[in-house]
Amino acid sequence: MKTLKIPEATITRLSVYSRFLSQVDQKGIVTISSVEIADGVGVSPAQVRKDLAYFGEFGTRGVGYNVQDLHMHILKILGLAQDWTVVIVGAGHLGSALTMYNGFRGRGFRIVALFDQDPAKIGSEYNGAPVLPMDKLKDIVQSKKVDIGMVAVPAEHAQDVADSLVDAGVAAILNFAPRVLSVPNNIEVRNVDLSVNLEILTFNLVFNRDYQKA
Amino acid sequence: MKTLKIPEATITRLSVYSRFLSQVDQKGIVTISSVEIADGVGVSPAQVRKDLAYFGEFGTRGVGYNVQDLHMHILKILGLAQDWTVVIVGAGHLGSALTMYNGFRGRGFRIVALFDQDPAKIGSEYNGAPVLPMDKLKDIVQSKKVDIGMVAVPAEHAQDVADSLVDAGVAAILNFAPRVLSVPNNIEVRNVDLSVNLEILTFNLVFNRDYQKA
DNA sequence: GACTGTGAAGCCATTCACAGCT
DNA sequence: AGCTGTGAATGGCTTCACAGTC
Repeated sequence: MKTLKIPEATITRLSVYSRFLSQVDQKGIVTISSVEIADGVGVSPAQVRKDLAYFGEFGTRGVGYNVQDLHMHILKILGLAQDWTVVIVGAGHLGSALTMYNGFRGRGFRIVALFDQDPAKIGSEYNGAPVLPMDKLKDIVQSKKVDIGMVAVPAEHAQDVADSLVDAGVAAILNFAPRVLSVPNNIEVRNVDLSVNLEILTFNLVFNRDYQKA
Repeated sequence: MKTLKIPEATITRLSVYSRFLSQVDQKGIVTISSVEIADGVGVSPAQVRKDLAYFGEFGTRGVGYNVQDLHMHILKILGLAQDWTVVIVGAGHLGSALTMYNGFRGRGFRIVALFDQDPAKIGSEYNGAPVLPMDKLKDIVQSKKVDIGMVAVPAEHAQDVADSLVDAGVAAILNFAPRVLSVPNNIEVRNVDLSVNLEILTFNLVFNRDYQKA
């Protein structure tokens, strides 16, 4: 069995391609070329072809790609042929906003519950998902076969929450807290760091500005 | 004047180092080595030294780095020696969560207003920031010298909002909508794509799972 | 003629390994 | 002896350019 290592950047782009293709599909367009995809998402055509080539031959030479067919293949590659079950720890502003966010449900992510240690929040419900106490976490993860936990608590509690999620049995964690988590290496972790992105912007702003005068 | 191109990954890490250093500083630790920083944030010591070396010599051979001194230098590099003025377009769940998020204010980002087209939302206030109608956007950006606009509207309105922000005069955009924005190339744009990160997780989950059985 | 799929080349980032300070 | 700063080596991703197919 031959195995190429897939660059993570390729996966990021596949996710972007897939959203672009769903737009294109909604317009009723049947066929698309690598150049058109590239223009639509701001990468090079060679990049598009190379990314797809890691996973097979989805196009027809001289013609291009069938939009629906390619879209379906990419969704499958990304693991979106199935639904995923998610819990969110932290029912504050961010946790509730994530629960209400439509971008997740539309792509097969089902948020089954939120968890919080604040008694005042427990018992309420967002978008059909109940807010439960932390001691129910393991029960729910096990009984609902939860795959993914999102960490939406302040930085100082993030590691404890991650430990609880690992103990409860999730396979992956999406961390919104601005702290590096340590977890066993069979657990997938990704960080969505809101400040980091802002700070890359500010770096670029001051950096360019300095060069204006150099 | 000699100019190296700085990898974007370096900037990302600097932002992470800086948060780690502020934790370390709070513990009263005065000196730190590249190995300790590396352990704390999960990168290699050589990487830490290389990242810092792009900007100068901040350490002392045989000793390490002075925590406060290094932290201050990194903040300066990231452009965080000054405050930045921000507006958020979209006063829905995400927009309001971003406004309440403490991680921004703590690092010098001041959110001065939100904008929304929904009359029902206009007039309310989050964390001291008023929700205003879109036709006030340009006024506020000009009068408050707003540097950065955040896009927190549904994907289908994201491009229009970006156009308005550019027209109003912001220098940079942080886009939370799952759509590729096109803007003049003197405007800095970064995307925080919540679904992309989830989908990298699911890809890794199915990918590894497939290999378990191969 | 048009467009994909892909080896090869080029480029960029990370790691190595050690010289240089303290 | 300990740790930084850095040229050189490595590894990985992107772009090039063209053979292959429709």
